[in-house]
Amino acid sequence: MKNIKSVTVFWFRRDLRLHDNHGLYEALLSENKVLPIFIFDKNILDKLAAKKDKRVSFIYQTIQKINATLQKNGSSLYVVYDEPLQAFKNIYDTFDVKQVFTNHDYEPDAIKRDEQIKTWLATKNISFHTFKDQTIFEKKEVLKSDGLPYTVFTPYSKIWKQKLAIEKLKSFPSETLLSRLLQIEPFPFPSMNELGFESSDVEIPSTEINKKIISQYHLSRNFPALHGTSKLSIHLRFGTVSIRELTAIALELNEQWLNELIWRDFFMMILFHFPDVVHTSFKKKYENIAWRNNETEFYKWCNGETGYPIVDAGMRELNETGFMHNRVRMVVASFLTKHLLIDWRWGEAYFAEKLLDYELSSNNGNWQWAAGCGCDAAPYFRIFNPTEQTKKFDADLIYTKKWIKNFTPNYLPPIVEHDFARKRALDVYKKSLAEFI
DNA sequence: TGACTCTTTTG
DNA sequence: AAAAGAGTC
Repeated sequence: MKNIKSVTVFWFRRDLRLHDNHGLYEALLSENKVLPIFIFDKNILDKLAAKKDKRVSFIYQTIQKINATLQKNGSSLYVVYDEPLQAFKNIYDTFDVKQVFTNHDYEPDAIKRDEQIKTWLATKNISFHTFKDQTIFEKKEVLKSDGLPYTVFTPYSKIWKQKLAIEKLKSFPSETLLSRLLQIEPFPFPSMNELGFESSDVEIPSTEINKKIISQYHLSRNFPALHGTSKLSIHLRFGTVSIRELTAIALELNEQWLNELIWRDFFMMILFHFPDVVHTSFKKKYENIAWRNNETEFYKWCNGETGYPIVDAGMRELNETGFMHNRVRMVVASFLTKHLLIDWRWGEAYFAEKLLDYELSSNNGNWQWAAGCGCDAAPYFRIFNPTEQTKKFDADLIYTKKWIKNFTPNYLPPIVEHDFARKRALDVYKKSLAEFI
């Protein structure tokens, strides 16, 4: 039996917050009461390897909190574990859905999914409205004068900043319109078990923005032993913070940190225009690199057993916490692709499995950057020397010793000697690029 | 958002 | 002999 009230559906995806949420704001301004929904997507969840996944737990806890707030406002979050199209068919059978609102997602699979939903909704005369929420500028908003997308960061960022200076930051105070929510008895909330997961303890950094850290960011960001970064990446990933609020703070406090936020827009824009970067190098001639892909060495890298302390410390931090300091991410990525000559896609996949803040466009863009095959990448001959990186950024080994218990300088023999590996990488890259026709 | 190697400068 | 600079990978 259909509920007779006409509703606008708002579909939460990677925007898990009630404040300054563009799509939610627009939904709440629509003529109908708003039914908020969240779909645990079977297609995504069933692919995750581990039954304990801190990201699933984080999402779960976050939407529980959202639901609590919604219930205080007399409403409820409609949560299902299903394939998205099937979920919408069920919602259609239960409610008189007039419109569906949601925020843009730029990943190829998500774009396909949204097209499929939109097409099906259209057959039921239901309109599908989407909004820019997770970026400041998206898609074709920042283009070169010839109408093509930028593929180099610096000129992109320059135009990005000019455009923002003219347009100003917008805000979408969705939190002020919660009275527009559909008033309804609480829906059942699936358990973690029903999703096929066990709940796991997950310690997530606060969404509070530490202004001291942000204002010193350019000075501290490269030292992994310091608390010199915002630790907001997971919140940016799942939309538990607003990019517009962060950008306002960046504009006020720190140009370098603003640039990091622009890198995020940049890589999302790149993924939108060049979706095949998910599987292939941005620079096609790098598809020809003769990777060694030694599995034993790969497992040693994964487990933090390369014998290079800074590399191993980083991988152990990742394995233990689901986080790794960005400076160290660059070091381990360079080590895997250059010293071990292992395909960047292996490293990318490992990060995707382990990082709590895993985000396709940034992870892919930065791995391709490290491997030298991406847009505006480091040239292939820029090979990080782990020992030099340690001297510069962890000179007193505080970070290294934090993650390698009982550390001594010869705790493990190096998996490969640096000079040899460097020369081998230069040789292999040079030959592979020369042989590319 | 590197590092190596060779050369020149400086104390 | 160390530091700084230039060219190269």
